[in-house]
Amino acid sequence: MTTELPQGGGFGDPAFLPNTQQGIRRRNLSLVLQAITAHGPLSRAAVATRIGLTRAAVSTLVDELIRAELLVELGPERPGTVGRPGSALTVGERGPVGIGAEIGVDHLAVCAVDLHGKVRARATLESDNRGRPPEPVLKELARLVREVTGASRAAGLRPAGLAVAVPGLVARDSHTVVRAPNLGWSELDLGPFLLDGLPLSVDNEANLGALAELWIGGDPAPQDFVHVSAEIGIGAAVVVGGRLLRGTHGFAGELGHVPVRPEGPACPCGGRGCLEQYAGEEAVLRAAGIPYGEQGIGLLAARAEDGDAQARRALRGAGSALGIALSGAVNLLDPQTVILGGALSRLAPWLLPSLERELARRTADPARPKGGTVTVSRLGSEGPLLGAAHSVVQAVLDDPASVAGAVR
Amino acid sequence: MTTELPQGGGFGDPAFLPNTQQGIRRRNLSLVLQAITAHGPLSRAAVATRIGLTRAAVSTLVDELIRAELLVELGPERPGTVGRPGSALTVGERGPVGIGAEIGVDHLAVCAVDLHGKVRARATLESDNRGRPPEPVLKELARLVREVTGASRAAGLRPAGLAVAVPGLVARDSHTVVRAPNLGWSELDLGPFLLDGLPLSVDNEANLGALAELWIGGDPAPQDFVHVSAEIGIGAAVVVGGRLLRGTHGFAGELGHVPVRPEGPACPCGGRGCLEQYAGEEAVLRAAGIPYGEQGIGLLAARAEDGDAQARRALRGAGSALGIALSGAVNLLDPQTVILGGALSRLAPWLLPSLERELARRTADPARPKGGTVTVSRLGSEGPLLGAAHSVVQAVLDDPASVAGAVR
DNA sequence: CCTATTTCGTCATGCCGATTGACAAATTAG
DNA sequence: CTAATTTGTCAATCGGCATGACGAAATAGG
Repeated sequence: MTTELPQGGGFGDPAFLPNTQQGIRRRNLSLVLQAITAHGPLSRAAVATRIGLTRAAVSTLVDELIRAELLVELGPERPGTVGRPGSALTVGERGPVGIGAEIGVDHLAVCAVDLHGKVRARATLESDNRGRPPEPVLKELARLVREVTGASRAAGLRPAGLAVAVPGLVARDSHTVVRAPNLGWSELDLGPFLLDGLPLSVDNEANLGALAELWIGGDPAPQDFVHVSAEIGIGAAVVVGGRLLRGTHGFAGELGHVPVRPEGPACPCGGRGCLEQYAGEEAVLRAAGIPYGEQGIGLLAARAEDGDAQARRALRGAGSALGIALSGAVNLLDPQTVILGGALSRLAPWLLPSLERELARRTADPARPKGGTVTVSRLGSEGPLLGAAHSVVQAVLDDPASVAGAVR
Repeated sequence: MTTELPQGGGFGDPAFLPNTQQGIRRRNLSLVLQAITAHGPLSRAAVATRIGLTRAAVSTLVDELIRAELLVELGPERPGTVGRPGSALTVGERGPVGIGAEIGVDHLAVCAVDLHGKVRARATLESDNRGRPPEPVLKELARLVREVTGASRAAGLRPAGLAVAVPGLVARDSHTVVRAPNLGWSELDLGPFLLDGLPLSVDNEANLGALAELWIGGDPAPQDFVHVSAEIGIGAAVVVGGRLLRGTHGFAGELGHVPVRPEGPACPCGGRGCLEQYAGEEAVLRAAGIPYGEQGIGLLAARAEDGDAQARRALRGAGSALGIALSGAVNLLDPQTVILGGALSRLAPWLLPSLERELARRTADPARPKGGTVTVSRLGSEGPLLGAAHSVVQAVLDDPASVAGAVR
C-alpha cells in the first residue's frame, strides 16, 4: 500500500511528495526555482520573503540550484532603495530544456524550450499524415527529435524530457493513443518509437495548447479560463486555478457537443443541435460553399479576408453558435477569460463580433461586473507544440531535484 | 509583503503554510487527523504507511493530537492477521465541534457537528423572514447560536467556529451579504451580530450544500460533481478534485442562465431561453397551474404525488430543460456524477426520467463509457446547514494546531 | 505447548535542514 | 562622514523526522 493522495502522472501534474525531510527539501527547491522563473530576477532575500523561509535557508537552496546549473548569479542589482543591494538570480541559459513534439495532420514539429521559456532549437517537416501508417511517421518524428536534442546538447543544454502533442485521445498516464480520427490511428503505444533515454509523456494537443496559454499566454497569464480550439471537432480545455480540468474519464472539454438548439439537426454523437452542427469545420465549410478537404480552413480564411459575403456569413453564424455554447460555460464557470486558440485564432476577426454579442447578452447578470472577456491566443497554431515543451519545463520546475540528480 | 501562494479564506479553504519546520509539523498533524477521520479507526502503523511517514514520527504526532483531545485511543484492534495488533485510533467524542447556522426564508437553524460528522446539538425556529428587517432576525439567530454552543459546552464539546449559510451572494472572505433577494437584504455585515468570540464565516447556501455532498454525501464521497439546487433561482455548484469552483468573480454556478433554447422567452437577465424560463420555480408553478407563493413547491410535490397530470407534465418539462442544460455541463466537465439537491431532491421522482433521457442521449460519445449518472442528494434540504457546520470541522482538520492551541 | 515469525508501538540516537543571532559588506539619508 | 538599512553568510542551535533496536502481542506450525 502506498499513499492515498493524488498521484501525479505525466508532466505538469506535480507528483505527491510526503512531508518527510527530503520531501520538504525538494518542495523548497521547487518553490525557490518557481519564484525566480515566474518573477524575473530576484535576490535571495526577496525569494525568502516570498516563499516564507529565512534568508539563510534560501541561501543553501540557491547554492544547490546553482551547482545544478539551474540558476545563475547575475551580480548586484541596481540599487533603488536604501540598504545593500541584493545579488540578482535568474534561471540559467545552459540548464535543462524541455523537448516538445507535435504530430499534426499535415506536419511534424519538434522544439526545445529552456527554463526561460525561450525556444532554443526547432525542426519541422511538412507531410500529409492523414491515414498514413504510424510507423514511418513516428520514425520521422524520432529523427526530428534526435536532431533537436543533438542541437540542444551542442549548445550546452540538457534535454530533460520529451512530451508529444497528438490530435486525439490519449490514455491517462500512458504513452498510448486511444484514437486519433484525423490520423486514422488507434490503440497505438508511442513508447517503442520515442523512448530513447528521455522521459516521455503523450497528451492531447488541445490540452497542451491550453496549458501553453496558462504558462506563456499573457502577462499576467490567466489562471482560470476556457480555451477553445477547433483542430478535431471543437474542443475546449477548462483551466481552473491554474490546473487543467481533465474530467473523471478524461473527456472534459467536449464543447462540440454542447447543445445549441435542442431540436436542431441530428449529430453523429446521438444528440441534436450540438455546437458542431453549427460551428464544426464541416458545417462552416458547407455554409461557406467550400468543399470539405485538406485546405478548407485556409481557403475559408482567405475568402473571408477578400470580403466573400458567403464566407463571412458562415463565420458569423458559427460565431453566434459558439457564443451561445460558451455563454453556458461562462455562466457555469465564471472564468477570467475565454481564449480562442488554434485555427480559431485565424478566423477570430469574423467570429468575434457575433460571438461576443451572444456572450454579452447571455451573461449579463445584474451583479456580474461584465460578461467574460474573449481574447484571441497570441500563440495560434504554435500552442500545442510550445505547451508540450513547456510541460517538460514545468515538470523540472515542480521537482528540480529530479533533474539536478546526483549533482554533488 | 507576504507569500504569493493562494491564501485561503473562510473555512474549507486550507490556508497556505510555508515549508518551514513548524509548517511541516502542522501539515503532518493535519494529515494524520484527516487520515483517521476519513478512513475509520486506524492504527499508528496504518497511518504511517498511508501518509508516507515512519511509525515513530506518527507516534509523536498522535501523542500531540491525543493531548489536544482530538484523538482517542480505542485499544487493541481485532487481530485478523499475524503480528501484534495495532491500537485503534479514532477522533474524540469530546473534542471540538463546528457550529453551522442557516438563514432560510422561512426558518432559522443552528447545529453543532463533531469531528465524526455527527450532529450533537441543534436548534430551529420557524419564522417567515421574507422582507423582515435583518436586525431582529439576526438577534434571534444569535440566540439560537448561544443555545447550541451552550448545549455543546455542557456536553464537554468546544465550539471551534461558526459558519452561516445565507440564500444570497456573499463577498469573498468577508462577513458581508452583498444581496439576498429572497430576504430583501443587501450590503449587510453579519459580523456585529454574530461575532462573540467564535471565528465567523459566511457563505452562500448552495455552495455549502455542495460541500456537504463532498464531505458527507456518499460513501465514497464523489470528488468531481455538479450539484444542482433550486433555492434561489437555479444554482449549481461545481466541485472539481474535491474543491469548490467559485469562479473569478464568485459567480460560478449560474446554471439558471445557461441557454436552453437560444430564441426562447426573454429572461430578466437579458438573455433568451435561459434554463430558468423552463425550470425555474415561477415557470414550473405556472405550468402546473399553481399560484406563485410561499408554499408553491410543497403544493407542487403534493399534487405530483397525487397523480395530478398537469403538475407531472410541468415537472417533465422542467426535467427536460434541466437535462439539456446539464448535458452542456457534463460535456464540458465530465463529472463523476450530477447531484440533485435542495428542493429538487423532493421533486426528483418526476424530474428524473425526462432529465436522464435528455442527458443520456446528448452525452453519448462513442468513447465515453456512459452518460454521467444522476444521483439524488440524501441530505435534501439539510445540506446547507450541515455543510456550514462541516466547513468549520474541515477547517479544524486542515489545521489541527490552530485549535489545539496552547495545549502543552 | 512451545517456538518461530510477523507486526506494532516506543525509545535512544543520529542526522538533515531550518532558525537564530551576529557580522561584514554595500548602499542611501542626512 | 556617520547613522540607518538591507543583504548575504557563518556558526551554533534546535526542531523534527529517520534509523535501528527492543519488548509486546498476536498467528502459524510442529
